[in-house]
Amino acid sequence: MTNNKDVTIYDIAEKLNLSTSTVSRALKNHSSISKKTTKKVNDAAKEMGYTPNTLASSLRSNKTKTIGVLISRINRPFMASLISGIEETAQKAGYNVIITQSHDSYQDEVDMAQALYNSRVSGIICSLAMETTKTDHFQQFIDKGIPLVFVDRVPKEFNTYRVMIDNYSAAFKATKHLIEQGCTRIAHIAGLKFRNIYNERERGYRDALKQYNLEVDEDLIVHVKTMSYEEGEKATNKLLDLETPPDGIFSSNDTTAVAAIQVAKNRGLKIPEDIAVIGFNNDPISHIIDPGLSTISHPAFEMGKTCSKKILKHLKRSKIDSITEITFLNTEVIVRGSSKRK
Amino acid sequence: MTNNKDVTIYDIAEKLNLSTSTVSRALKNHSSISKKTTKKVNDAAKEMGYTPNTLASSLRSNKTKTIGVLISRINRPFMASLISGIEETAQKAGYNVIITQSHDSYQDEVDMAQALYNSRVSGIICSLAMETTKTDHFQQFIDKGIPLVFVDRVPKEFNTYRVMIDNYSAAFKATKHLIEQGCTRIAHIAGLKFRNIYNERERGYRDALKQYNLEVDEDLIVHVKTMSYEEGEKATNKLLDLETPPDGIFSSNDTTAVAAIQVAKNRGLKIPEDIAVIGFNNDPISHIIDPGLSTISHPAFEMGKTCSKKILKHLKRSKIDSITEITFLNTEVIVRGSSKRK
DNA sequence: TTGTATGCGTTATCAA
DNA sequence: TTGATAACGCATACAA
Repeated sequence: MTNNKDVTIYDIAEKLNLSTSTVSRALKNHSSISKKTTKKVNDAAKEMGYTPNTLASSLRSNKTKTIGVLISRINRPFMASLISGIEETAQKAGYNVIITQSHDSYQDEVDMAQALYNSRVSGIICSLAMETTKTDHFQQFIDKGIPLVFVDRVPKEFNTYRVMIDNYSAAFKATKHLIEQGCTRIAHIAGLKFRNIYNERERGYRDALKQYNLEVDEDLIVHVKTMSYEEGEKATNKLLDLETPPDGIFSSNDTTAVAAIQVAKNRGLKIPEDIAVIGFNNDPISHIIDPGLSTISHPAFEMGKTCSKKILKHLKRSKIDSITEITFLNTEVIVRGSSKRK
Repeated sequence: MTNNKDVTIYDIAEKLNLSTSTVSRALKNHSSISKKTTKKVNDAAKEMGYTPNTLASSLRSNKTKTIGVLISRINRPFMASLISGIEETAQKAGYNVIITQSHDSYQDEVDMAQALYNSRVSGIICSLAMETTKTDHFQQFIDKGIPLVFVDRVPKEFNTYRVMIDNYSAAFKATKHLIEQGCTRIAHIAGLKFRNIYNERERGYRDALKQYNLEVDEDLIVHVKTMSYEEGEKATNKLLDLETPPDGIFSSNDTTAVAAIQVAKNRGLKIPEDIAVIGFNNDPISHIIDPGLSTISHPAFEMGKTCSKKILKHLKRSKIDSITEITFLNTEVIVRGSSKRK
């Protein structure tokens, strides 16, 4: 087993009778080094199979060129696209991305935040765990001047970057769309209230009804915990069992919306004639199900790019000051068969 | 803006009138340090807000506790689950995971492999880019004794760990299943031949037909480039336009299989009576489409876990020797409505 | 059980 | 334009 020692700048310096400082500078094409020497060094480096040791460089320069990511779970369409966007932008700028998962556990989130801090990441991007209500574990990044970006599931109060969509107006638009299609009894499959994004969506739904002079019937609002397919089925059955069932459903994610469609179809209802459905997220399933699911676009990839950009931009500044900046990305109503009556 | 200097073991040592070596040992609960000192040090560390500098530790000990991952794209269901499995196992063992994407480009793959090498990752997990045919850029890991695991899209020849499924027998099973349901003219929507996994699937399909004395009709085999929904539609239309159209389709992934179902339904065919369909991967869409898509389970999460385990196990050994080890994970036929005739 | 001294590979400071 | 030297924070061989 060949277990070669790495070639270092010291080896190059020795071979060329130069100092390590000259070699170090030459390798980064520093302007103070002559073209000739620079070329000589780079040639030797290539020939000798030199590979820079990022670790040593980071330790010395106190810059890691690494962005830490802390999310609930990778294997969700939204998260996967988010990371993809983060990574692509970071990669182009020569940054690495370290991924960690909280599995929606508060303790895991605390531990991972610490691990990322210990790795001396240059910046951190986080979407909060379901369980999380306190955010003390992020204070250390602020104290150290490390840019912190919360995305999608963001805390209400925190002086830092936040990248999100306007859940309130997106929900408003979705509900309004159903109203415009002629729905008069619109139900809402809602997420947990203590999570901001779901609360905002519910608020948008309620306000849209009010604005169009439709009654807000509490029986038509069903809260579900994890927004899973099974919970969607249950919620829908509950709604359709009502004495006066709804003629439209606005669901807080696509998974439950798809469940609603399936349940309704199985009960012999016609979509969208008997009941129109609109979801949220624009997951891949939404255009595969029959009829196609109307939904709200959720620009995950774009959000990821934005997060990385915020961090990269912050790192370029010399002046460091406390920052509170909320970026809202646009969403739009995507109309497909499940709600298109006119 | 508070931009505190980090607390180091030197600060702790000074405060407690100890040497840095004692502090260093105490912090890792080294057995040679007295309980009393250990406690004193740890208490002081907590009080002073000490956080270990992973960078310095890694540089000194030449161990990074980091696993590098190099895949085509994160935002694919299979890849997202794979990474999730990798990360979960690594996280439990105190390892970080750095993710990089090749975007199926050879050049990106080479660059990212180099970046991971420069970061001195402890191990690397890779699923090859579509474009990749040479694998020289991975030799450096072998030379250095860094464990390398190829997963799913693996090179044919390379003395290292490989984690994959037996694509041949999975395809054989899928085809056999259609035959058992009474199909006699079975088509295959196939991937590009030069990619091993698709070639193996095609081979399994052909051998199954032969074994059951069914003719292999080249007209029934359609090769598509990227296995996208659109390509699946085209391929299906082509097949259904044949003079004697197929009564069954085995598709090399779920996306094209779903496309096949939709096209067939739109042309007024009944599934599975007129034409039975089976896919590959068990993507989430497969149980949402109507009828449910029969498919082959592809244990992505499990594969990810296996990859991490291989690396962690390798790193625990003292004896380092060249390793060639191929691990096949089990797949099974998942029967849903799209193929269940009996 | 604790301390001394040194080095990991690089970059920054200062001087030449 | 180049060089000598120290420093980044930690871990380890060796000595006490």
